Formats: sequence, C-alpha cells, structure tokens
Amino acid sequence: MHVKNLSDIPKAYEPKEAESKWYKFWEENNLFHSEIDEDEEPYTIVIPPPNITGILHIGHILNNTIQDVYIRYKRMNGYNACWVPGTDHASIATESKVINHLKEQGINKWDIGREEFLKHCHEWRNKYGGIIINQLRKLGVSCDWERERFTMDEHYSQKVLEAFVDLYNNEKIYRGYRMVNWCPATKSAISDEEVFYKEVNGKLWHLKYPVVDEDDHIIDHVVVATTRPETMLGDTAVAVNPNDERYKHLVGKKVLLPLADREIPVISDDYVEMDFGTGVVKITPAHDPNDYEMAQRHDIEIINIYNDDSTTNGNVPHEFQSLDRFVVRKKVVARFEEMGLLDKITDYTNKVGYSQRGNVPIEPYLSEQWFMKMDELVKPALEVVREGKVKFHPAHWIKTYEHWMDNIRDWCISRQLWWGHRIPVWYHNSSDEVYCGIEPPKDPENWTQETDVLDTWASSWLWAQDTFTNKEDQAYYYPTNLLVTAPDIIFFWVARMIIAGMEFMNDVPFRDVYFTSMIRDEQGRKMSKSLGNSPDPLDIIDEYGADALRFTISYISPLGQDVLFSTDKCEIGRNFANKIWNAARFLLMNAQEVELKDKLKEKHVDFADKWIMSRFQSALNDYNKAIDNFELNTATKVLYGFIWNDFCDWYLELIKNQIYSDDQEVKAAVLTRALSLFEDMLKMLHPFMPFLTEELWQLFDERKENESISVSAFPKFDELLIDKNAEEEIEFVKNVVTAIRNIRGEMNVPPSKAINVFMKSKPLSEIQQKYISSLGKIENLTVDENLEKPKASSSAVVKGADIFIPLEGLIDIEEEKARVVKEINRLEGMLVGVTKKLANENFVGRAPADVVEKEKKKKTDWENKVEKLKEILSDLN
RNA sequence: GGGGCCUUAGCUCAGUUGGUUUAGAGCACCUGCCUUACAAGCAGGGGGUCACAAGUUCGAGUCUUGUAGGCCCCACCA
Repeated sequence: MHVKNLSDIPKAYEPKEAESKWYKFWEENNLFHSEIDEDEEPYTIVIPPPNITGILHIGHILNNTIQDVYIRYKRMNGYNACWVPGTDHASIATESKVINHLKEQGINKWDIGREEFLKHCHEWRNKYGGIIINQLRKLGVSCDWERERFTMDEHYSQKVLEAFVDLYNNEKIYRGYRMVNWCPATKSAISDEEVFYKEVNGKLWHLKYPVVDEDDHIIDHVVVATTRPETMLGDTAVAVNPNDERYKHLVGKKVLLPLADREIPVISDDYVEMDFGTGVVKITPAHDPNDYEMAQRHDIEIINIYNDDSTTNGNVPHEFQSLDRFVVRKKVVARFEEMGLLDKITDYTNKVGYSQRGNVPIEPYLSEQWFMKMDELVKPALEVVREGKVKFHPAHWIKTYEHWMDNIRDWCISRQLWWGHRIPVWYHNSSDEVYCGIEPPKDPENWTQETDVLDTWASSWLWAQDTFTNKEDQAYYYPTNLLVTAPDIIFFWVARMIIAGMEFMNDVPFRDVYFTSMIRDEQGRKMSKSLGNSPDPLDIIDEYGADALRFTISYISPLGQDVLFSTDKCEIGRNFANKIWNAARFLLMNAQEVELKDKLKEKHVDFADKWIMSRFQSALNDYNKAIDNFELNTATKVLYGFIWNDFCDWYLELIKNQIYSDDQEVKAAVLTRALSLFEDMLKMLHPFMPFLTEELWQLFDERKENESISVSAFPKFDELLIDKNAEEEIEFVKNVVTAIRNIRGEMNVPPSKAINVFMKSKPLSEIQQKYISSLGKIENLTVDENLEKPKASSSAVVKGADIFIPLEGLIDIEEEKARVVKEINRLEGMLVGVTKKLANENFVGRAPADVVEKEKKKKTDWENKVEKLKEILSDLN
C-alpha cells in the first residue's frame, strides 16, 4: 500500500471533475463490456428503453440508479455483468412529434407521402433519439455501450416481423372489423391500455323522442339521457329494461328519430339500468361498445356517422355534415330546443376516455384492425408468475397482474401510422387472397401491402430476448436476471414481455422484477411538465453531484412506496459524500510521511480495531441481505450509519491517539488498518457512489493503468471477525464518554476546558483509560473500586461504573439535584413496567425462558442504578 | 362496483419474522463549540397516548376485524 502524494487536496469533495474524468476512464478501458465466458455466471439486465421523444426526468434517475447498483454489485461479486442499453422508436409518440415539427415548417404529412415522411422520422431520431441515453452517462451508468440497441435496428425489426408471421400462421393474429378506441388526433386505433380516463364536469342531456304508431301518428314521447347528444344522429334503436313497468307497453313500438327522420325500434335488454337517467337508453351501435354489442344481440342496423377525424360524414342530414363532433353537439342540442324536444339538462360528472398521446377524447369507432388473440397466450405467462419463476418486488403487484391477465381481451396491434414496423401482410389486387411473410410476395406487382404499422409494444415485447443478436449470446444471457421498471407499464410491457418470452423462447424473460417507487413532488403530486414541478436531473447533478443524487434517491425510495422528492433532499447525499471525502483526507494526510506495510495490519491491535472490524462485518452482512431482498434504501442506511457513526464519529476519534503517536510503527500500523478497512468500505459504497469511490480508491494506492474499483473484488463476509467481546468493551467506553459529555453539556463546561473525572469501577486497562480520557477531554482520570464520592461533583451512573466530576464553583446544587431526580424518575418509570411484567405469572410461565431472563436482568440493572442514584441524591442534600 | 397501498416527532420517513428498556433517523428547533478530516461539521438537549375503536396474545407500532382520512389501479352504467 502506498498512498498518492497529496499536495493540496481540497477541503470539500468536488464532484464535477471527478465525474467526467472517471466516466471517460471507464469507457476508454471498456470496463463494462461483457462477452460470453462459460466460466462465469452471467448477470443480465436490459434497460427499459427510453422513448426517442422523451426527456430525462427524475424517474429515469431512480430507475437507472437501481439497475446500476445491481450491475455494479454483481460485477464486483464475480458475475459476468451485462447491462444492455437502448432506445424505443415509440411509434405513435414520435410520429406525433414529427408531424408537429413538420407543421411548423408548413409541411403536411399527407402531402409528402410515406417515404418522405419516414425520412424525416429517421432524421429526427438521429438528432434527438440518443439524448436520454447519453445523459444517463452523467449518472455514471455502467452499461455495455457496445451492445446499444434500437427497436428498429435491422435485426430487431426482423425479429418483430418473424413474431408476427409466426403468430399469424398459428392463428393467434387475425384481422377484423371491430369497434376500437379511435384517436381522432392521430387518426389511428389505440389499445385499451393507451386510453386514460379523466373526470369531466359534463352534462346529461335529456332528449325527447316521439313514439309513433303504425300510421306514423305520434302517440307518446320517451326521454333518453345522454352525455353525447351528437351521437343521436347514429341512433338505430331505443332500449329499456325488460322488467321496467313504466315502459313495458312501448317495447316493439317505433320511435321517430328527430332530425334524422327515421323510425327506429324500441327494444328491451337487461343491460339497461332502470334507475339510471330515465331508464331509456338511446342505442348508437357504431359509436359505443355496449350499444354495438346490443345491436349484435338484437340484429339492429349500424350507422357510422364519422370520418376518421371524427367529423361527420354523409350518413347524417345535410345541415350536420362535415362538422367536428363538438360543433355537431351544440347544433343538435340547439335544434332539439327549437323543436321543444329538449326535456332538460342536468350536471353530470363522468369519466371520459382520452387518448394518451393525442390527449383528446377517444371515439369508439368501427374499423378494420389487426388483433392478437390473447386467451391462450396468457396462460403460461400467468403460471410462471404464480409459481414464482418470475418474482415481483414488491409481491403485491402479482394481484394486479393476475387481474389484468384474467380479464384480458384481444389486443389491437395495428396502428394507422407510418413510423413503426409495417405489418408484413399483402392483399392480392384481384382476389381475396392474403399473404403474410417476412419476404414480400414473388410477384409484388399483383399485391398491395398493408399500410398499418404495429403498436410499439408489439415490438418492445421482444426486448429481453432479441437485444441479443446471435444465438450464442441469446443462449448465454437469456433469461435475464432483473427488470427494473415503473409499475405503470406493468401491462404495456412487463406482462407482454413475459407472454413473448413464454411463447417464443419457452422461458421467462427475467427472474425478478423490481417495481420502482413513483416519484412525486413535495406536495405529493405527480411530476409533470404542465405543473412544472419536475426538476431537471442534470441541474441536480450539476449542483450536488451524480453520486449525491444517486445516494439520496436510493436512500429515500423504499420498495413499493411512493416517494416525495425535492431537490434540496440531495443534501443528504452531498453531505455524506463530503463526510467520506474528509475522513479519507484525514487518513491520507496523516499517511503521507509514513511507510504503510500490509504486514503491520496485525501489529498493535486493540479492542477498538476488533470492534470496528466486527461492526464492519455486521454492516456488510446487513447490506448484502438488503440487496438480495431488493431493499436498497436499507442498504444505504446501513452504509450511512456505519460510515458516519461507527467509523467517523467513534473509530477515527478513538485511533487519533495512535495516529498522533511518536512511535512510527504504531502510527503506521493503525493507518494501514484504517486505510485497508476504508478501501473495503469504498467497495461497499461503490455501487451507489461510483465516482467518489473511484476517486478515493485511486488515491489510496499506486494503481495500474487500467485498474478500477468498479472491477475489483467485493469484500466477503467473514463471520469469524464478529467479536462480541470487543463490542462490549467499546460499548462501555462509549457509555462512559457519553455520560461525561452529557454532564459537560448540561453544566455548560466548554469543550476546551479539561476536567478531572473519578470513576468508581473495577480496574480499567490502560488503553480504555486513554480512550476515555481523550474523548472526554479529561486531565486526570482516577479509577478506584472503593472510591469515595468527591465533594461538589456532578454524577452519572452507567452499567459498570459510577462517574463523578468535581465541578467546584461550576456546579449548581439545585440543578444537579434536578438532573439526578430526572434520571431516577426515568428509571423508576421503566421499573414499573418490567416489575409488572415479571409479576405476571402468565408471562413468566409462557414466555420463552431467554425473554424472561432478559427482563429479570433489566430489572436488577435498573434497581442497582436507582439505588446508587438515590445515594448520590441524599449526599447532595 | 372490484382491488391495492398508506396514516409513527413540526416536516420527510425507518421500524425484517409480535418480546432490550419510556419507539429510531435526517431536516427543523434549543444550548455550547471555527477542538490542526469535515460549520456540507462536532458535542449535548427538547419533542411522539405509533389515525381511531375493538379483538387475538403472557406481551401489539408490528397480527385480525371494523371506523375515519389520503393516494393509486382496474371496470361498459348511457
């Protein structure tokens, strides 16, 4: 061991320089690249590929910090760690962005055509697509950059199409004219999962429809209640509940639909709720999924009134044609009012489905679409989660997953977009023949290719398997080990990856899934662009450092719980980094002039050394367990507590005696030990704080050119180093010192003033006395088993010792009495509890013997203390 | 309507299988310190009937049930 020469090491840790320096170093030395090595067990993570349209937000920071912690931890523990980065083409999101981008230049997607438009998409991707993934480097992620993938890479695209063809041939993909969620903004179908529901303060319009007899005479009126009055133009029936006495007589009669002027039947169906609205429902089969189903049950006509942008088509009366659906709404209501057919308008809040990307209300719409049949595909995927072959953390997500899988409907995978994987299907120009294959038909002039592309998730569902681009890699790295993701894409992505894994690989895609916390702002609101409450992670890194951010976010994010984040919380990490920096600085500065030798480690060892080693082993053990249990915040708390409290507050203070020793060998020995332990500490810390630990680790010794802590061996837990004896000895010293400091504090004795202390205790070793003297700032320490209490002194009783501090002139008798009385009261309070407990026959009889024993011991200890304190008190009187 | 999660100090949260004392940490607060690693620091201190109620148990912050409040997901009430 040979520490680097430090002429001017700064007083505070300065992250900026260290971060850029070491990331470059890691990349240049290719430390994070993984190749197949049959002698090593792989540990694989595929990154949740960020959208090429996305911006880096705090959620990415949490997500990628967690992945990096696991990858670095496993790498240091001897695994062949492989973290595959990449990006998602994000079909609908990107297409919207590019459309808007072109619009600004006065260009319309339809004018330039498919080929030209796709060129713009690729350009856009080349320009912006790598931003997030590059920004992640600032966070210190140890991805294998040689393996960076994109969901539209040639190989990957090929696999996406192969999957389609395969499922098509197995009749798990079909085409159908069905009602889908239609997004009028993007003019495309979207899946059920892409619809989100907003509570809207709307109205319920009550419309009167005339009932007519065979001769078209108006004999009555029925009132229907609707939230979308414009759809009445597509009504083809009116329905009531078969048990509704109010309307029984109307069933089978006809209603004359106003404005449209057509007669439509009154039918009865169980679906109708009698006590909602008026109990009469207008049926618009083309624009409502329930109505559509009812129409099929009753064989009712279906009239589509909309174009693909949800403007009205030729199926509505002339005056309403070619208008936006919300304009039509106003017009229809106005005309009803004119005709005296508007019964009333009431306020009504309901949930309206919105398109996630278009952010407009979706319209149920009938169209030709491609669907994936899910009922069979879901079965093995459900099973592997139930059996624990894929484990969810926290486990309660299993229920959500099961519920979705049990109620799954066929997946609409076609999108009327251009950016994405074009569906590999061709329609024959002069027959009904359909061709599906990777290669185009042999006589392309006779065929027309499907214009739709696939839902983005019908490509990213292969991410865990096809980011490995050859069979050998796939066999070695698949199944991957861990997936770290936000719970909001459990259906979109996690579930579908499991489905794909079971279907195409016949094995799970990953063994563990870590669902991250949802990051909210201080008021508990979601981070969002519109609220402007989402801090830019790069600004935080700039201000606090990447390590501080990584540590803080791990520290405050428990598994399975939302977390309230604010930038200034990063002080936790920054201050901790600084603390470590200064502890290192202290040791390094003192080691400058000393010759450190490994063989000195065993020399001049005392119980403080044994204690800190013992504590370190416990911390290491707790840390390993926490990582295994996916409790990263626990791991950070273990680190924080051990390093700050045990190592810095106590150990470094204890060994100052030896560090300042005139005996060079004593000094060298203690510094060798401390630095060696510190090195292990740095390794433990490295997965969370890679930059700081690399910076310090490089200072601790002369390293080889490409040597890095990131590929060094992680410390191994050694139970033999746990030393309860040493822990007790230090515990005693700590208790005595704390009691003395307490008196100093309460009596306002300045820290600079040395005091005399008398201890009534069995003889103490020289080293114990030294420790107590230096930490208590004691001039003369007298230890005697038969000590008489000195006059005018302040006292304390700890286990194994009575402590007296003569404070002539400084002591106020009344104050001192109050102090002692307070302590007696505290102890007596505790004694009441334990005495009661021990008097309880049931407790003594039924509780385990060791528990009872403990209680008894507590009781005698406290009784002793109280007795002594009472003596002290009576002396004061 | 179904399901999940949460409620512990002024604030943000720990508290693993029920059994170390009268429940911990950080921030904030009070007192004293620029003690030659660190004021982004050191030492000491105050502060909580663990949301409420009942139950199980020798023993409940921890398990069960109910009540109140908050958050989220799913579901076709027009």
